[in-house]
Amino acid sequence: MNALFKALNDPTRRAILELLREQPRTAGEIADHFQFSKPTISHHLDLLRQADLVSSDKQGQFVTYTLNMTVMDELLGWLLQFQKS
Amino acid sequence: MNALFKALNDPTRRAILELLREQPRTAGEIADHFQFSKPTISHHLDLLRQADLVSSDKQGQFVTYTLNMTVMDELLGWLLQFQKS
DNA sequence: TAGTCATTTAGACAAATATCTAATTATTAT
DNA sequence: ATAATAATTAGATATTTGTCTAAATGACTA
Repeated sequence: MNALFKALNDPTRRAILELLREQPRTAGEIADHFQFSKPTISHHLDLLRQADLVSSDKQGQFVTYTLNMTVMDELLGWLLQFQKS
Repeated sequence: MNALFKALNDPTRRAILELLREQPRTAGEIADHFQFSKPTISHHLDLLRQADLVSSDKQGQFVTYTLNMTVMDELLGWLLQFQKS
């Protein structure tokens, strides 16, 4: 839960998630959407992976990142606990 | 949205929200549930208020904090955008 | 076997964060 | 008035975070 909220607490990382909502992409493709350096984006991707928000798959030199929704469901559950009973 | 995720990115603040889910409480009552100093809790409450997750109401010397769910709905909306269409 | 490309790792640094103690403000009670 | 109580503000400090450049790793290509 900590890693999840930590990962979501950054606008760039949230933008990456929204990018991946459309389709999986390689690290380089993702980096091209932002003005930060590739190592910076790589670091963001690492945090997203630690939170299990994305999964990565290496094919040759390319690493493809895919959105992983299951952990979002956990957040959803946490959230619903606050709904008026 | 930034203030919201920032406020949620701390286990103490999330615990405060869960406390307030039961009922509104004064700053002192909230502080009694944790091992941190009162100024520290006061600061956490300030961040929760900035995110509009709680509202505060001063009655004499006491300040009562109340959970405010409407902004959670915003988070819910953001979350649902990721659900498989 | 070089050379190039995709990505990550390492290390540095400024900015943000969580915490504390001490001081301040505002209110109530003696 | 004075003292006591509730809460916040101020200021300090150690830790975490986001970013960068330079270097390293691993894979393809000529």
